[in-house]
Amino acid sequence: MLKEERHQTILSEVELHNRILLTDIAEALDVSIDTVRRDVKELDGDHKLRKVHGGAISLGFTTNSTRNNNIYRLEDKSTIAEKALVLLKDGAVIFVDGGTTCLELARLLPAELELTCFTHSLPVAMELLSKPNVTVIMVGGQVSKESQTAIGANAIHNLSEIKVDYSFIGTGYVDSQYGLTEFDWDIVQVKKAVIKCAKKTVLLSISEKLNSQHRYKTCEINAINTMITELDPADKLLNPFREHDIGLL
Amino acid sequence: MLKEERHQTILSEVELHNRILLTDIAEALDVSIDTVRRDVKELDGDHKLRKVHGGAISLGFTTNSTRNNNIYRLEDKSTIAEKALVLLKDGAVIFVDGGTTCLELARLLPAELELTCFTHSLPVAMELLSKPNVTVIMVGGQVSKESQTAIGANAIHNLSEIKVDYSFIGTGYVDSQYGLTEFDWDIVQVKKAVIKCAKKTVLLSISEKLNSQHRYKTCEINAINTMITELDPADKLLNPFREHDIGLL
DNA sequence: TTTTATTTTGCGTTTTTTTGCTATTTTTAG
DNA sequence: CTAAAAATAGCAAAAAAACGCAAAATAAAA
Repeated sequence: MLKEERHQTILSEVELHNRILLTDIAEALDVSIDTVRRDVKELDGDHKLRKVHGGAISLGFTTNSTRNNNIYRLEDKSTIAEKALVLLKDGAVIFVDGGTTCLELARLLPAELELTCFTHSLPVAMELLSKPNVTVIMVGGQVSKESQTAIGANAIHNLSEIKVDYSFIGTGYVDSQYGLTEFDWDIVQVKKAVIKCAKKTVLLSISEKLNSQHRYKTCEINAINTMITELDPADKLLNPFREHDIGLL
Repeated sequence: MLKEERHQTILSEVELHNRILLTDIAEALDVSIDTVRRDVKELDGDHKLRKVHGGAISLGFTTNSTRNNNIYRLEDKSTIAEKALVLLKDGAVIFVDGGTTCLELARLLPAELELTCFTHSLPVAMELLSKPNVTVIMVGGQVSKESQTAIGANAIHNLSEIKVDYSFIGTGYVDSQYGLTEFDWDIVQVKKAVIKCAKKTVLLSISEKLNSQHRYKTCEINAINTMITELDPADKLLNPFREHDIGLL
């Protein structure tokens, strides 16, 4: 077994499971734990993964609260992103918000789809770069450490100068009465600008967030043209939203 | 057995199995291990496969990861980044260019250092987010897939509205006569803007790039205030640069 | 064809890399 | 605080690579 092969195996394991245990890898590859330790150390030195006590974790798998807390609903988020894809046609110009659900949308974009994508999210932009037929435009501004998105006056100003067919956005909280709300004031300001620059706004939200609210309001519920959850559109949980002028997917 | 025949056999074996062991090939072709070693070395030189300790692997085999970026001469690049750190003091406002050398600078920033960092590079921005005392400001624009940096008119315009203490930049090619040059026209335009927005410009470049040039010019060599390579500043290779008004580190 | 020059190949030696083992120190968790 | 797990460092055996050199094969020239 060549060293390069082990490296490749280790990397793909890390990418797949987001984390590995050195002991597991050593057993799977049938080499000593020392060898695996040295391999991982080398890969860490090359910034291919991050070595931690007892194992290694994927670089993309940061200890960021947003990502960590929501990883367990990734299935639902993929479902949502899949549904959103039907709205997209070749040549469309869209904005993709930050957050794991929107990131999932970016991931699931088919390679052949031709799009122009604006985003203020670093992870989304990185993901979109791997799509050969997508033109990626990063909206600049001060980057928030928690959300890994550009926010602030500069970002808002940049958004004011563009117009897109669709904005795909996430939200912290959504309620049929109170609309979309957030914990963070600055995030709200940016989301307002995002909605303003779109002909149509599509909300991607896991059902867990339905009927919850927080301090600062992004917009009323009828500012949203389409809401996509992992639920069946006929689900009774969505009933309160049916009264408003909003499409459900 | 002709040499060309062996080369073909080796290549098809590599393509088929994604990897080969030199010992296996030597036995299969009934030639000495040295011959195989030389064959593989030659094929590696022609970029037909990648030679590794004990064997060779297919070029396509390693391209499965987007993080498989240019980690070439990472040691030297770390050395350069370490040197650059001495220029940085708390409260400084800097711009960090794209490229692996500048990315290494971002990585090596001490956690306690308090900075305001502008960048147009997605990887650099991501890296800077992990620094608790660094304010990160992303310069927006269309994102180039190869360089993973924002370029184009929008990026240049955004750069025209800022002023930083230091710009840390990389370059494709640098020559004491011809100055800094690039292969890509759009990259040159952005780099010009980066230099313009800085009080002082610091060039980070591995010595390999010294005395090389390409099509499009970024700036004259004396537009650079400080040049940092992995070499000792007294190295004779740097002599041609000493004539200009440029600091060496 | 014979001779000469060049390239290729194999072999022995030396050097480097890789790997697993042991002993010791460090980290983690109860 | 203590015990288990993990990391580190040093070491030696084995594998592989690098190097020089001479024999063999091939090509070129007389």
